Amino acid sequence: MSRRLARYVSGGCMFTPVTTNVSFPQLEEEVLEWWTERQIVERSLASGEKPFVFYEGPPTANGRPGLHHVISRTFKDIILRYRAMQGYQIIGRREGWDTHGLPVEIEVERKLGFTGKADIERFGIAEFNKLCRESVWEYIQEWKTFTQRIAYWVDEDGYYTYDNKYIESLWWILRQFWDRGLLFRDYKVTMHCPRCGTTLSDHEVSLGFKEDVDDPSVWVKFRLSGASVEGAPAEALASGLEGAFMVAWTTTPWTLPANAALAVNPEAMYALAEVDGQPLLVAASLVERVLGEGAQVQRQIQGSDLVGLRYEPLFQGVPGKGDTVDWAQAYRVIADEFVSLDDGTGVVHIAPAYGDLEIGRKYGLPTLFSVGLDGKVLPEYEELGFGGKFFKTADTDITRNLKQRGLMFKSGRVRHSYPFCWRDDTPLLYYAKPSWYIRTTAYKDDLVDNNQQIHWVPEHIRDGRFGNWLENNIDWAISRERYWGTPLPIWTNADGSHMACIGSLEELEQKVGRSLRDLDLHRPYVDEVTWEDPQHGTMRRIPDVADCWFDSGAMPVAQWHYPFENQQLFESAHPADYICEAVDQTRGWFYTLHAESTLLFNRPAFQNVICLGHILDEHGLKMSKSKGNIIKPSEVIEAYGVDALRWYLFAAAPPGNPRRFSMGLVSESLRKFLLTLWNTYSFFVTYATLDQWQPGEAVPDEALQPIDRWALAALNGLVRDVTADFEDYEVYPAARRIERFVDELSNWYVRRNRRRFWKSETDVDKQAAYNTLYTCLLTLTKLTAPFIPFISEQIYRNLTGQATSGTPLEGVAESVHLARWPSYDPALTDETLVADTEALLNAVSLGRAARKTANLKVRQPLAELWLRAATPAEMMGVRRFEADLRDELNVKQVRYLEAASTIVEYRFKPNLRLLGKKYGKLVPALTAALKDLTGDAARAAAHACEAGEPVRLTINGQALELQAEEILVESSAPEGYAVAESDGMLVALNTTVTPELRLEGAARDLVRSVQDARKQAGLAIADRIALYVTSANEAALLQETLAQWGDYVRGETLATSLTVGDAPEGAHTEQAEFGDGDATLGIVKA
RNA sequence: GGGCGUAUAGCUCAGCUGGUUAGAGCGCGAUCCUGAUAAGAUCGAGGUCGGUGGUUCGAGUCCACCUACGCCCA
Repeated sequence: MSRRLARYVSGGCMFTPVTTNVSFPQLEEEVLEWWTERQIVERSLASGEKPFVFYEGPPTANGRPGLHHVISRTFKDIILRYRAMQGYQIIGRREGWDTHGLPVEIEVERKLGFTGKADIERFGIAEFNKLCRESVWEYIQEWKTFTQRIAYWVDEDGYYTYDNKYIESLWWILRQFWDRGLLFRDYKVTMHCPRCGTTLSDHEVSLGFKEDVDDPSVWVKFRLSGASVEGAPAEALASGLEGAFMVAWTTTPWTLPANAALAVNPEAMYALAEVDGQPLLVAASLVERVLGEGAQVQRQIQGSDLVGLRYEPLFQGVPGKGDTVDWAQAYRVIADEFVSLDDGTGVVHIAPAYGDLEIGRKYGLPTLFSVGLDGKVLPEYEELGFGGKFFKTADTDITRNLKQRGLMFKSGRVRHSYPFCWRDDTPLLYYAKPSWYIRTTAYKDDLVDNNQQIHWVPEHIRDGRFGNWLENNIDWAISRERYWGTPLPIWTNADGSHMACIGSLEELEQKVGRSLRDLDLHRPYVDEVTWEDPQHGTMRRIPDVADCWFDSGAMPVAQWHYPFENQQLFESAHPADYICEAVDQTRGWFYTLHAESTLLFNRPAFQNVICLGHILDEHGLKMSKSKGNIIKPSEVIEAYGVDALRWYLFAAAPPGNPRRFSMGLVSESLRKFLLTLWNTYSFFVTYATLDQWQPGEAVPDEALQPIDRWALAALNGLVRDVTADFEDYEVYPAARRIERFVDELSNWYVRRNRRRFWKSETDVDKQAAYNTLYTCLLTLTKLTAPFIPFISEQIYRNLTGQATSGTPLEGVAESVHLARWPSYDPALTDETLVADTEALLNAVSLGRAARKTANLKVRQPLAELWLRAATPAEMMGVRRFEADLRDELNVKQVRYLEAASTIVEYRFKPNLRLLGKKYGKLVPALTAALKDLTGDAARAAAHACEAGEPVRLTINGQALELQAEEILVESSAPEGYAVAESDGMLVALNTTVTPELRLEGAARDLVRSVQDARKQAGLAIADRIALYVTSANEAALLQETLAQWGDYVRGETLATSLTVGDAPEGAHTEQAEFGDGDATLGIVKA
């Protein structure tokens, strides 16, 4: 509030003065305080009748909140606020924390300087897990502050995945799966570091890739035995191929003892070729490359015909511990599309244990081993001389062994990239480890069907990324050989022949015969719980913990400790009405929620989901610590405030797209939208304060001017459309609509109606304007409340009289967030009025453009304007608001171009949207024929179109009858007029400035200069002045102007006297342009 | 390597089922308007609508292939 205006603000008014110099960050802090003071958040959380279910996707509480958390939390928040305002009781509006998992462990390991699992074991699992549990709390205060500051309204009484109760629910789920045979054990390929003795995560693996690693490159011969699998395609060929060798290429000779099969490409041709009298089999296209030029091709066989051939193993593979191997399945030829002919030999050595597990599983191959988890060759190979050796070292021994036995075709070295452990530089191995799986593939059809019931925003995720993922569903490996996680509730006896899955704490108590109420269900405590089974001996828990994605996917169940507690609550809170996370969760949380819900209840876990794109820096690069391009939320918030950030996130782009982010973009959204809204509000409060205006006094309908009714109709349409957008979870279009409306409210309604607000008498017309603007602003606060909760609250509080009195008006909610969402009133819509105003705005815009081309400023009045509208309806619209048009464009008269007019030429175009399909190939000829219409023919055609009569044309000798609406009529500009044209509307200005018009223009120029001088002199709006004017070079013009327009000048500038002559000493003086010269103005406060 | 998405003005983004002159905001330049406004209006410069081909009377829009980027998976 400026000092000048402050004088006019007296006590007793219901509105608190508003500064246009607002600091939004500071305003937000104040609103936050008020929310706390009045317990608005608690009251909002507790409000509502009908249930609306939300699931909070738990962030890992293992780092600081970043911008991407602002996005997901604001998009969660906006929908929940909208629903709350609609009277819903939001279920599940609570914090949630994903507390388990490798990231937490790694963080703790790093702090302790550990390099592997051995360190953890030495340190003690109990102490280690204690630190993991504590690390979760390290950032939690920061998260709480952050959550509050960005106005993400959730109950702080959240769920933690490490809670015993949470874990017990997980056990219940696993037990359900166990009972239905959905929990099973199988191998899983992992990246294993033999030194750390642990599996590395993908992220860790990618840290340790090395280029240019020197490795063996060997071509190995497998001798065909002459036998084949019974009934296989190769049965007839087999005996004829006895003694021939299949040649396979590998860079990992250490895996050869674990070989289980050879794979060929079914489509490819294979050649039996002789080299030095030995028959060798490779892909026909690779004969020369692999076998050299001397190879003699004997015969060709298609890959698919080789299937089933048996060969003699190079070494005998070792079965996994406890496995029974069907040897009949080993050492045979299989065919699969994956076999490439680009390199190698077209024959691929398959070792399921060391990377080819999927292929092994697909063809029922045994998983055979040659190297243990310690990276050493198994003792079974002791006699061959390489047992106990490190696997990389064994490469040479194995190569030598094969050479000696004549089973090596050739050998060499190769440089390629290979993964190493990022911690200790040990070469990694792919290793098939026994793991626990959930058999999701058994429910693939249900997973797919249930997905069809989900409303995805953006839509393409459903059948695209997520749908494809479900179509290609694989069983879910859920066990992890780690420490800080949900222990799998599976107990087994010593030899693994007997197992039990425990589904509750009570069940475990029964097994062990004592209370376990005080037991921490984590390792190592739960591992100490054992019992004696009379038949099978001591039952001990398997050491694995669950994939932490299993934890979060179970949150619909486990957050309520279902089924042990809250049965009713759970029933009403599943599935969720709404969830929202970023797109990377399609295979993460979206999937685990969906899978667990489908397997347990055969229904989707959520019905609506907004799937957010990622945030990038201003150059389109991912924000990352290493690039140093991270923008911290606090930076943005301190500079522009949360609402500016939120508005940017909602209004800048559809949420599914990845978005570039920069401080400048937030600042733009603040200037463009928030300040426009704020200034409109500020304008209202300024004048309402001066007038001591109060809401509540109704005005009769007749008192409303068309522009008032337009504003109310547009507002009502806005309510309708924004509501519809929210119902579709389409936040972005809703934000754009609001922006457009606020812009029109400020730059049309307020600008056109300023005089109604500042005129001195208080009449029903003024009241109508106040009522209209007040209604618009107050309704806007409700529409914007979910988007920009702070500013909406601030405006709402002042408009409802609380900022001054501390209490709201009667029957009005204390907080906008406790208010009801506005409802759409069909009675208020007036599409014609909205369209007519649209036509007027177009005409105004064209008029300004025309003035610009003629270089005639708006202050210079002009005599006439010609207008042609695109349609009769548009013409009616402009006619309706002709007075506004004259006023805006400062013209004396508006005239309308009719078809009969002879001052313009007409041009015609086909209305392609209507004609295109009808006439097809005739279109080019038709276009040409219409273009050729000139003179009288053109005038006749224009007449016909205007009268709605058909126009006849002959095209290529064919007589056609075109309907009036199928032709677009355009006209040239009248001679000597300044013209602007767009979308079929034309505005032409008569640019002749008569002496009379020039005087009037000069008067208006003078008024404007005086107003400016008043402002410069620091006068208040209502101050009276004595005005002195002189002009050396336009003295005559000044005389004439004042003679004719003196009263007008005095009235507009509040001048009690107007003197041609120098101002007295001490007057405020200004130089101003006047006519073609200048004038000196002098002002003395009267 | 596979899947999904994105590519339109210097920047951020619109462009519905193919159809008349491809738009908005910001930024830049110019002019104008203004006693609510850090604002607004108008004009201008700035576009081979990522590329190539195809379907069509007509393609930013549909199809195929390619390129770049992002995400996910291998």
